Amino acid sequence: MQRLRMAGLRPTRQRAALVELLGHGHRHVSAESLQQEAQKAGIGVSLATIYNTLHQFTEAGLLREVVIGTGRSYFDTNTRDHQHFYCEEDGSLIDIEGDAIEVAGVPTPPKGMAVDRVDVVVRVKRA
Amino acid sequence: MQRLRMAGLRPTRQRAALVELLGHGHRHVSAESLQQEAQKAGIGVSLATIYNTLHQFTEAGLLREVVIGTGRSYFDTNTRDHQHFYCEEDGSLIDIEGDAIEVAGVPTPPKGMAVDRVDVVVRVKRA
DNA sequence: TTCCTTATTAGAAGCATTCTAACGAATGCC
DNA sequence: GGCATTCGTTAGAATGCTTCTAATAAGGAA
Repeated sequence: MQRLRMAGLRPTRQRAALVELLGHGHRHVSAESLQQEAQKAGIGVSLATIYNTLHQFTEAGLLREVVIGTGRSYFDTNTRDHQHFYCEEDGSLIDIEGDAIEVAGVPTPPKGMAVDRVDVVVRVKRA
Repeated sequence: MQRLRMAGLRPTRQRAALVELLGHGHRHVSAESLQQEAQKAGIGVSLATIYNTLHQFTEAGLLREVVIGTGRSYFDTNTRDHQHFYCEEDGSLIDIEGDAIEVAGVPTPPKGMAVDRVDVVVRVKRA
């Protein structure tokens, strides 16, 4: 796996399996859900490794952490600039493409600070 | 405390103390920080009560929960429409007034869903 | 007061995440 | 390839925030 090498990560069996699972289409995974997928795919990966890997991939720019609720955290395989719909009732996340939403009027940050990223979460409810 | 009665909450000593602590200016508190404040103000309030009260106040519209990081949660005494600067490095939160930021281009929500709230978090870093 | 209902509490339990220290696997050098 | 070194993986323990439990206390009505 070139992606792993390029990220400075040794291509181990576990990491290769996770790259494979994450590689197809845009996904939102939690540590738990990813572990179950790996299990089903026939490669047991411990939770500790799932967490390690999720964070390493995030640092390497292969994933993006999505902070949504207080409970578990989600990782998004779509690393391009984009936003989310979030339904609190069932915990589901839906991508909003990056060029759809426009945020205007962000004030200048406090002295010595620079804007890193602007996250928009559109919370929706069953109508 | 009229605010408590109007919210359908019995005005107990603990709740009155917390209303008092939260009542002056716009604040961002965590369960832990609020408990320490109550302690200093001379009224011991257990953590369980702090959590109960924080949630009751939120339901009653006296507070707003701010979802920012994976760890602890924060409650904002400013319940008007507004957004936040967030500095991951020191965990600080700064209000952005509601009329400052304009979000345009939110797509129509999935079928059967309605937009509840649009949260904007401007993540800042030391420049 | 007396009774009834709702709040508060300490401590235990829960849950996602991180840590630890032992074991295993990839890499580099010969 | 063999071997040493380094880095990765693991189970299980530990952590930290939050919620639950079930017992005690306090507000409210009559």
